[in-house]
Amino acid sequence: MSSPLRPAFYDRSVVAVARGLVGCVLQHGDSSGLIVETEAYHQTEAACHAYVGLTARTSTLFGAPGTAYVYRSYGIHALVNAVCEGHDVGAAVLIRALEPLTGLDAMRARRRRDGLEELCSGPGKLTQALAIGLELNASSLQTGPLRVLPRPDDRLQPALVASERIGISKAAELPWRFSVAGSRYVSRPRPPGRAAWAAARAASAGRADGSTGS
DNA sequence: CATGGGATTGACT
DNA sequence: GTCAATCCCATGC
Repeated sequence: MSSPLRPAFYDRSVVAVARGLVGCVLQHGDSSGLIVETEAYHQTEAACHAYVGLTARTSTLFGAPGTAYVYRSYGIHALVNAVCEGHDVGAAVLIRALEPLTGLDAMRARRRRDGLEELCSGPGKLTQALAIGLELNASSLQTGPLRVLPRPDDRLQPALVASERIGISKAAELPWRFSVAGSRYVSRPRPPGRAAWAAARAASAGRADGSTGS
């Protein structure tokens, strides 16, 4: 058993945290999954809720690093983020997809679906699968009940693909979506696969676009 | 106080 | 591919 990531992990550039969280584990009760897709949001770009400044809705985003920011999307879904960077900086990593690890039957019951790839392959799906509701907004990701654990020892560091964020209209060009290359558990639309990623990387060798793994 | 726009999903054509 | 469901809240009159 490893202990949850501490606030210092989140007290870094939100893009660095978004990359670092891929491969870690999100756990709530008996259910957990490996994070395979994230997106970074920062107050300096218009797609971030914190762009409008400090309001009742965004107050969590300006709170302590390592806090959960949970909000309702499209009136229906709860989406979960990890608050990053220092106090007074509005930034967070949206957790978009998980590879289911434990508590599979409970996830299947909550999702009313059986297929492993249908349980957590989207930001609204994974909150339903793990029973993450708005009541967890502003809770600590270190002390729980919702926790983020380090990458399991038996897991290799995943190769990452960087692509554009999903479902936004502003600042859509930033390549701040990070996913495990070739994973079957990422959300739609799928980012470029590992082969396409390697080809694109070779074609633009030398260009700094934050798309490499490591 | 009224309005409109979402960091989505699933059902249907 | 298209579209409705459904709620919070920021914005504007």
